[in-house]
Amino acid sequence: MHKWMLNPMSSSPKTSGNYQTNCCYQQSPYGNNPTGQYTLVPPPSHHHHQQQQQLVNNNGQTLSPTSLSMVYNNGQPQQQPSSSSSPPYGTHTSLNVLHTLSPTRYQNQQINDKTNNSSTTVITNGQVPTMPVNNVTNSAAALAAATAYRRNFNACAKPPYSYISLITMAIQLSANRMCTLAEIYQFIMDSFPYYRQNQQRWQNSIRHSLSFNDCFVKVPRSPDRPGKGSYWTLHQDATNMFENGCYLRRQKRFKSFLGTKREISCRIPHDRDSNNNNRRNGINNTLDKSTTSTGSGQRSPLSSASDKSCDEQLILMQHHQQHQQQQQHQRPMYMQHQQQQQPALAASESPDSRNLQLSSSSGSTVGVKQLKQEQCEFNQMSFDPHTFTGYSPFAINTLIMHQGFGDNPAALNAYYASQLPQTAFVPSSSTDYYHHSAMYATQPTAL
DNA sequence: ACATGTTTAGGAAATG
DNA sequence: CATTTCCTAAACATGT
Repeated sequence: MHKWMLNPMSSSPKTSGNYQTNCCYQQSPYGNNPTGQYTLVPPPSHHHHQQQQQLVNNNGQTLSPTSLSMVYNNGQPQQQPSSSSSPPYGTHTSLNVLHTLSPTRYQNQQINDKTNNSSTTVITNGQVPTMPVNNVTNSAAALAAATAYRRNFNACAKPPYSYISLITMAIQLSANRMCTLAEIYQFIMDSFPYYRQNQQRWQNSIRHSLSFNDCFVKVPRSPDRPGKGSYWTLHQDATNMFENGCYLRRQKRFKSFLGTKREISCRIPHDRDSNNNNRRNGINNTLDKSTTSTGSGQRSPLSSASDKSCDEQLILMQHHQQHQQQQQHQRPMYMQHQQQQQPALAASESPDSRNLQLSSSSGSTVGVKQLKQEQCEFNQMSFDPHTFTGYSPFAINTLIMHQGFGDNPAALNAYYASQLPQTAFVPSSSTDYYHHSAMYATQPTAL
């Protein structure tokens, strides 16, 4: 099996910046777009599900349907995936549902035969079927998946993504930013034909990757959602590992600020009290294994962990986030835009504290709903997550759908963290995330 | 039993 | 070149 080679003439998927004409590593059947500055433009929120996101260049020109605009279907009606190839992702109300179409035609005819692909002649006239994508909100991961989708119609080459990238995509494109192991397997196989072979081999690697890397955090199932295995999500600080657009190799290995993988995972299902106890007593904050050694897994024992106080951690995180804020230009354009509109609050004037002031001054004659509305206006929130009936990752409706959150504040926290663009604001609780998100994060969609 | 998760080990490949 | 990151194998533990 030949290994995938990066084409030096083509760049990795990016969400903005100077785009090479072929981001696909293969010739686009539609020809090349002109080089230039491209920006992903989000559609108006009112018709989120109807309008297509488009790629425009710096002259305001909309691009022809090459690989990039393919991500957003380019105005084509959405194709219904065959039920057999539909990944178990999300629900009808969820975003980021990625479907790939079967069958896939491989360059290697032997593989075509082997995979029992009865109709392998779908590719005709250089056309690539449109990839159906519902309401993409994570452009970087979606771009990568879409790019791979197109490429994989013609090739069974090993995708230029590390296992960490693949897992990250699976998580980021899932409805609740959490996946079971089986769902990760399924996503990868649905998206990349290469991984429909030798499953035992790469699946072992996936499990190893999940266990070994700090960026993946296990979220135990709540009692009301029994099933096999835990959920896996991204560490709250690990949402931008591939913002530089390189999915083959991270610039820097992610290392948890908050403690070892085991400690974080152990903390997640616990209730607030045990969390607070940990905070009061100082959490073990050892930096991970493999800071010095090579890939062979020599780990420092837990007993050698060094302690850091909660304040020290906070300062570390603030520095960390300030640093990332300085690098804001690397973020997707639509996130930058929203932040410019409503700059983040300083931590000292968190939404919670202002809510508190308002609540205390409002008296008991005001109804809850009206109080919430006043709070929203006071806080300049774009919508009230408590009463909003449309779709938002932060709307209470959405959260109710995910029953595991109800009795698992840490899981909720992880979910918020994964949804929320980075800001200077340092949330300290899921409530902080909640309000902050409603002000600054994803535009809600009206029903 | 089988799926899921953890850990050790060695080596390949990218990076600077 | 040394170092870091990634890949693969495999033994072993745990969970359903």
